[in-house]
Amino acid sequence: MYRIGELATLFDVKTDTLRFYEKHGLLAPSNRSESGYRLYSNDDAEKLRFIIRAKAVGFSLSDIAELLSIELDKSNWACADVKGMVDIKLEQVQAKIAELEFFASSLSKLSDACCGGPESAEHCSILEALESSDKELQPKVEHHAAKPN
Amino acid sequence: MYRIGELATLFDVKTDTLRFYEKHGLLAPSNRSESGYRLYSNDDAEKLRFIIRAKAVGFSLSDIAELLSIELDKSNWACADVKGMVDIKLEQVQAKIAELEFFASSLSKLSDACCGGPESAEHCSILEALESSDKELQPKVEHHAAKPN
DNA sequence: ATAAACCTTAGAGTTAAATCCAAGGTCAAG
DNA sequence: CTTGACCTTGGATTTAACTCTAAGGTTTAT
Ligand SMILES: [Zn+2]
Ligand SMILES: [Zn+2]
Ligand SMILES: [Zn+2]
Ligand SMILES: [Zn+2]
Repeated sequence: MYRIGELATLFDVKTDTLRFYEKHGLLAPSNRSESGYRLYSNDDAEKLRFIIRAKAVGFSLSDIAELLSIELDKSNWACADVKGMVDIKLEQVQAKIAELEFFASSLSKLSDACCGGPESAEHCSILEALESSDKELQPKVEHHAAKPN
Repeated sequence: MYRIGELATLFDVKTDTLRFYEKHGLLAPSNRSESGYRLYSNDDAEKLRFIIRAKAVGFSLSDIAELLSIELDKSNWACADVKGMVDIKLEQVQAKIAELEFFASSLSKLSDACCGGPESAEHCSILEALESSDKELQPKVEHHAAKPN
């Protein structure tokens, strides 16, 4: 059983954050001490690990609450329901990955087209590409040659 | 030259958003009409396209401002500076992709382990995995068999 | 020449996710 | 038996990125 401060340092969050998660139905301590101190179990800690990981990856707290809340009334859900929910989240994550990959490739094209040298950026192909109306963000060939390959 | 409302409908944003971007140094109209109406050029529109795309992918507005601001005093930057900036953003995007891929694979493992059937989720392997302290989110083998392959 | 649909500014309100503050209770150490 | 580190609650503040409101000026169409 961890007190709030212990759990907080363990996961490098503020105690305020843990109280905030509790208030919003994400993570309630499974016990309280005589005097009212929050006491978190190992399972609570693992739940927190999940929350933090999910958050790190772009899930909103209400997404996470949804995911975790199924747990609470298991018997009112079928495997199909649970799996469906996970699959929806999975699709969202994959969509976000696709977006990011598109953008990474745009950035990468930009980067590749720039010589990266000490010359003035006056005619830098990156800046020209950003200014241009090229829908593909495809940078033009530049006045001072880009690093070949 | 587009008036604010035209540009807004063109890109499916609110006029408020465009004024907000202006106030925060992201996108100022290149002209004003006699009567003070904002007038956006095609270049302005392309800048907006970039902003929207960057935003869609998780860049903060200040990230974007940073990226765009180099454009303004080009001559004080070298290609190396510009390229460095793009590369930093690229690394951030790639880091985010990696995080998302880790999470997608966790979700995908969860999904695969669940039979997805109409049985009560009482012993659903997904829920068991979420409850468990398994660091890998690797779901246990479950009481009613998971859909094989 | 007046209504409808635009535009202007300044400033207030919203949402998510904390983060901080105040006033006070608890607990181990000296 | 007091000091200091911890905990409690409730409520206020913060930040990002809008979104809305109010009070009014402009344009276009009838
Ligand atoms: Zn160059
Ligand atoms: Zn360059
Ligand atoms: Zn099942
Ligand atoms: Zn299941």
